[in-house]
Amino acid sequence: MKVFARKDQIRLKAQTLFRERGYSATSMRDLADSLGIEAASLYNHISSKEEILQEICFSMADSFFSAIEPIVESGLGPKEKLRAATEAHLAVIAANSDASAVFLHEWRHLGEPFLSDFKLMRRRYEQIFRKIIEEGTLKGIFRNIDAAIAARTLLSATNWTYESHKSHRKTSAEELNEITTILIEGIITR
Amino acid sequence: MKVFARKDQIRLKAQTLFRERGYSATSMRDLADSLGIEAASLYNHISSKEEILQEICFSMADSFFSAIEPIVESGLGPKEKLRAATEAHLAVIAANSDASAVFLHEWRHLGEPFLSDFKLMRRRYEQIFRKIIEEGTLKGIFRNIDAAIAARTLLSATNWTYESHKSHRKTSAEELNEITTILIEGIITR
DNA sequence: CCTACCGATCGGTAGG
DNA sequence: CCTACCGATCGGTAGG
Repeated sequence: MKVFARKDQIRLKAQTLFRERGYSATSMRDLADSLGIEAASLYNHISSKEEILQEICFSMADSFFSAIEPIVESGLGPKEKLRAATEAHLAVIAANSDASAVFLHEWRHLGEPFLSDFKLMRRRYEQIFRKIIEEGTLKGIFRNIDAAIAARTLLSATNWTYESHKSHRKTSAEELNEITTILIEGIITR
Repeated sequence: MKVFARKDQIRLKAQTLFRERGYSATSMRDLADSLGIEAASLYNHISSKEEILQEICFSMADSFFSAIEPIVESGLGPKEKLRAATEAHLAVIAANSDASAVFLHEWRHLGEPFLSDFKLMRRRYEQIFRKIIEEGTLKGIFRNIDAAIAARTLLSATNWTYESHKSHRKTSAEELNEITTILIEGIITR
């Protein structure tokens, strides 16, 4: 297990730097410096700069899918299912704020065929939310809205939350709950 | 007026390239190529790469403020005011999709003192939405939510819409209306 | 994990 | 607006 320790350190530092400065503006020398080694030494653990980005993006994709899978397969009704899926999505972001920021903003620097794979994965993920919303709309529980637009709006609304997790402040459970409520029940009182 | 024509062309192309590849991954040679000139020739019209970014970011900030100012000063109630402000925000994005993408994602590449100015401006803008929500909460029209969180959620939820405006498809007025409704009234039917 | 180094490319300038 | 060019830095390799 110790074999991967250094590679994990590299990835953790890379997540932080890619998130702070962006993938393109982070040099391998920046990364090496932050680890206290020479840039050339990084290549004993990784094969390229892009490989790090690939691992961050696709392992986050895995985390997001794993989090909502049991909810999709549950017998919950549309409203409860949408709430649970949104909470699961927010929890993944909260647990991996740096990696989430990279996942959300730096994927476009992936080369092919990874870029196409990534876009496909992302669409499948959005589709899961869309399907839940469609079901709720069909049953008359949700408004008669375009499910694709509602899904993108909902996911986009969650995607600022990694900012609160920088280090100082943690978005609390109540705050995450509030976001979910706003999206599902709206801002106006009932 | 013709004097500024070339500089405007540079900025327009830069908006598109910065949006597609990111600021750091766009070189001055990329920009020059897309205009059919040499990289050195750009410097007859601009003084640095960052100057272009500054102009995009701050002129978009102006557009956003100008759009919601009359709404803030109107005598509308909290619900109508929040709806109008959200619609105005969405309209600015729809009218400037490339520049909006740059405004939203590339501002962190600004150097000081522009970076600090930008962050301050952005906070003031968010505060306007927060104030409207606070007013609605106080009057019991809105849920008893944290206004700062609601404001960020609302704005974040609108910030994917520039993607639809790439060139092929336009987010229709009804779609923008739907997004606003989801946020203010929620997904669930009343 | 380091020293030494590679070709390519970067933002930008001089001078016309 | 171009040619010619600058020093700095880029991702990455060879060889130990």
